Amino acid sequence: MDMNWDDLKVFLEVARTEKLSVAARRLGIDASTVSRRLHRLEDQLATQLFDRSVEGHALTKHGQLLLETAREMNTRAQSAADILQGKNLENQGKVRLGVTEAFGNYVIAPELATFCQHYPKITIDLMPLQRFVKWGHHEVDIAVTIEKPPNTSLVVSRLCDYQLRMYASREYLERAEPINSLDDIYNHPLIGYVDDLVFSDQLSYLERLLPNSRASFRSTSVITQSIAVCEGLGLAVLPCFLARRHPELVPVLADQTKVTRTFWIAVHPEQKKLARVNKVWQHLKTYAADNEALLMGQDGQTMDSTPVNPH
Amino acid sequence: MDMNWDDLKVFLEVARTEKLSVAARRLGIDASTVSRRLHRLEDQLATQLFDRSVEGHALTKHGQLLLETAREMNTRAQSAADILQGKNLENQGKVRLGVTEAFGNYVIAPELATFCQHYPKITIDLMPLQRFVKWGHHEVDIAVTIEKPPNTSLVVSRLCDYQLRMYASREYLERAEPINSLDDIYNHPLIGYVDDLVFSDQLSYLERLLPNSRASFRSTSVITQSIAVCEGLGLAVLPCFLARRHPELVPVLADQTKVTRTFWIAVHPEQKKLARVNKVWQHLKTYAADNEALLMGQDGQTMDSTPVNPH
DNA sequence: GTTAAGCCTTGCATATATGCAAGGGACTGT
DNA sequence: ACAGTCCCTTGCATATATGCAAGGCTTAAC
Repeated sequence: MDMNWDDLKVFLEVARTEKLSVAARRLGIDASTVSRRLHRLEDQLATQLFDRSVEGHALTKHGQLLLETAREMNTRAQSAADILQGKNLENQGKVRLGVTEAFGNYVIAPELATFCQHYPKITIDLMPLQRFVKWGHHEVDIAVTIEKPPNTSLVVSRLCDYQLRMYASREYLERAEPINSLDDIYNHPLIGYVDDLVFSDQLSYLERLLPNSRASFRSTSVITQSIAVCEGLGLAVLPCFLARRHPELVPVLADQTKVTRTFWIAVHPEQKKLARVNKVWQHLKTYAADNEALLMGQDGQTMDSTPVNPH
Repeated sequence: MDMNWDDLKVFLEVARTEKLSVAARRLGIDASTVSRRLHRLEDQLATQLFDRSVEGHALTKHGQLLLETAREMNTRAQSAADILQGKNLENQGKVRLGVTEAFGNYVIAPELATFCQHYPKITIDLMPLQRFVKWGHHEVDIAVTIEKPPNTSLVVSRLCDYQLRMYASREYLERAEPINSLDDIYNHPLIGYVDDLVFSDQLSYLERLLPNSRASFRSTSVITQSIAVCEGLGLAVLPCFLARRHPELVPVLADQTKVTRTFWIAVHPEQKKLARVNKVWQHLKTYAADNEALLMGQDGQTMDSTPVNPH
């Protein structure tokens, strides 16, 4: 039977100490276990490695030969472990972060500037995605999505909730017919997503707020939609954290057009083992926890990267 | 937690094949086991060794570094195992054989001349002992004793039975009073062991054959006793295989003075692992089995070293 | 679009390793 | 000669590793 390499650690320690019980203490395992593993090693090698006597365990010629081997293996293993530990703990390398367009540009991007100052050796590739993540091809390490990934092989966690409301520009509202109820909105031009190209049901808030309504200006990009609203082309449902960056945008029927959605965060389990990936994951989780008010569109929130409720 | 070196074998094979299931087949273990040990190794090293994808297991930078280490450890381990196996199988070295005086000189010694011709690299130290074996100090590798060793940590086996009878020289019987019964023997001088120096009760056959008898010529050496009998100094109980070498010795009241004893053979378990020690052990067992008639003192047996019943 | 194949992971039962405690052997001190 | 100590081995209960089988994911073939 083949030699168990891990038993060589035991052999090495007994050779060093010449006493099985002392070796056991140094290895932190039971003396009976050391005895068994040593005998098993001798069985596997079909030879005797120690002369056992009341004086202790003295190496045989075979044992001395194996000691050379075990010492070199130990040196190699120790060196590799030290290097790997050092490399892993250096917090360097690339992390590819897939995000939604709005969240990525208006929330994550400003915040990651701060992160990268703390971790200059970590490079973050921010990838706004307007479709489902292709996990099988490792196109991202971490993804922030609006739909909970169904893939149970991923590590998935709820990141935070966020709110959306219907907005219009101040200029538009001054020249258009007044809006006093949801029905009044039917008389105004709407801006929204392209029905056939919507990649998630979670984006279908216009349809749910105003059944049978129809957007006259349509785009796959929420940023494009927000620019159109700013230009006075009509009304659109926008994330509050995005709208706050444009003082010319005002909420329309704020209490009646409020929608809540959830951001999810997902990672491949083996990617999460990497220190740098884990660091980004932790940072995003912490940021979301500290900025819940901002994401929920509560009044008085600043849009800078300073956490409102610092830990 | 410390890296398990034996898991490096698994790592090595997966690195080679780039497919976990193929590595499992080559290693002869279950794919689920390979999966677990690989993940455990990555946990222990707190890093990721493979990029897993549908294409297979590609090494990471960390994995490539560890691969170097694993390869060198494998080379070392393989080389050591080969050398140890070769050394062990060469059947060379010394075997220290402790025996009783008579058995060693008159049975074993002639036979070992044959043995050494077959195994020229094995040196046998024949040590006639007139006392208990000091197993703790490794003074012998194998011992042939008349008393079963009680030490259960030894490998003990019955070697063979042998017979003893009372002998006198032909010359003595011609000039002495005739001996027609056991009671008549009380009128003759007896030769035996030194009571205070007898190291085994198994040697007290004189006392048992002739209660209250007293040896007038006493020695610790059975060879000395046999020489005294040959010189006509009296009668003694001698092993038949020894007495047959002296044609001038004749058994006295052969049927009434017959005594049977047993030879035991013992070895340290770890010594028995050695090829050369095992070889001597096997040879002695085979010899005893083939020469039972000789040892049991049956008529017509030759005293040379040729086995009577060859295999 | 559906089905089959290949690959890896995981639940559960079984096999093996380990720790604990007891026992035996050898040596030392009284 | 006897008792105590140290060391190693071994029986047994417990913890852990492994194999088997099932399930999930991805890709290819039809």
